[in-house]
Amino acid sequence: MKALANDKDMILPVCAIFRRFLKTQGLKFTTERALILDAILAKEEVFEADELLNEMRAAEHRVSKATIYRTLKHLMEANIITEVLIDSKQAHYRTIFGREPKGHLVCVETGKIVEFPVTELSAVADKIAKEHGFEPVSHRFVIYGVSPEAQKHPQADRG
Amino acid sequence: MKALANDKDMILPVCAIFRRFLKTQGLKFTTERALILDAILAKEEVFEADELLNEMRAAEHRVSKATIYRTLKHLMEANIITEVLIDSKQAHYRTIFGREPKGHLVCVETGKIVEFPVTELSAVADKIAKEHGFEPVSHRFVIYGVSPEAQKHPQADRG
DNA sequence: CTTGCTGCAAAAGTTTTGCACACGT
DNA sequence: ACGTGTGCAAAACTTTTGCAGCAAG
Repeated sequence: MKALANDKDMILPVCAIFRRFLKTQGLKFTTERALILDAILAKEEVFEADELLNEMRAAEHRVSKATIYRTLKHLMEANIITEVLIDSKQAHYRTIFGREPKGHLVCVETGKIVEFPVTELSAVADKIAKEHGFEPVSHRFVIYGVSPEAQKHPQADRG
Repeated sequence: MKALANDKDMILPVCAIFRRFLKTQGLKFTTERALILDAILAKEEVFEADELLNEMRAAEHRVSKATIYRTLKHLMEANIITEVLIDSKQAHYRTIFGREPKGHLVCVETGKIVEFPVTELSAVADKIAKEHGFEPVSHRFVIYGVSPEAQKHPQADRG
């Protein structure tokens, strides 16, 4: 089997998509926006704005917090990323362009997040929306539980 | 059919549950906590801390912001309410004691929130958790879409 | 009485915004 | 050149916390 399609190949098409989106909005494709997009595409999992900022600083790609937040907004409008609501403290994001929709299984002890496919659930979600007269747009499924690791290493720290 | 069981009947048992919970934790059942619990039980739908504060002030039940947040925490620990993640700006809560679990259908245009039963989805969620070795605890289903009202009255305000 | 609780205001945390200068088109 | 974007720091916003007086058990 040919294994030519790796993650790197994804970067060009998404850049083009974002660039086109920006153009339609009369916006510019700047160095900073390209750097942020690259950083995001390198992430396999859910990420936070803060995390992105730190990683980019570590990589000597100095981009301000403000620019990160502003770019995340544009990327959401371009349907390249989406918000994932894990907790009420801070927004989490996830790339959706070129990736399958996923649900998230969150360990209530360790905070570990595991993705799972939502094919069957998506169909149910669309059905439910339509039953209520809603035109379905998107959905989020988050399941909370105790991960195998946490079950093995009980903390016993319950007050 | 006898229609004696209205929402008011729910208040006493929940108070008792909360009181008992507080006692087990060495905490006190104060006037403020009782007022907050009453205000919450009067709500049929999802609510926010801020909303609760305003409503209680309007009803001349002066309770501080701090006390509301502190009490919401206790009510969550007592499994009387739960957090519902609708957006990343602010926490939403919902009473779970004595009520069926629900999913939430959110209109992306108007913000309107409609609840729907999650019986079938809950079973799927538990199955998924177990498939990943997780002990299921809870789950949240949020579906975003365009409500019938918003479809009838298009805003046409897309940039 | 002892211990925890309340309200206030300040702190903490994330996200947004105003402004002067810099860059993409 | 024009108009938009950037970084900075301050603002805005929700939620948390420290403290002095107060109330529940």
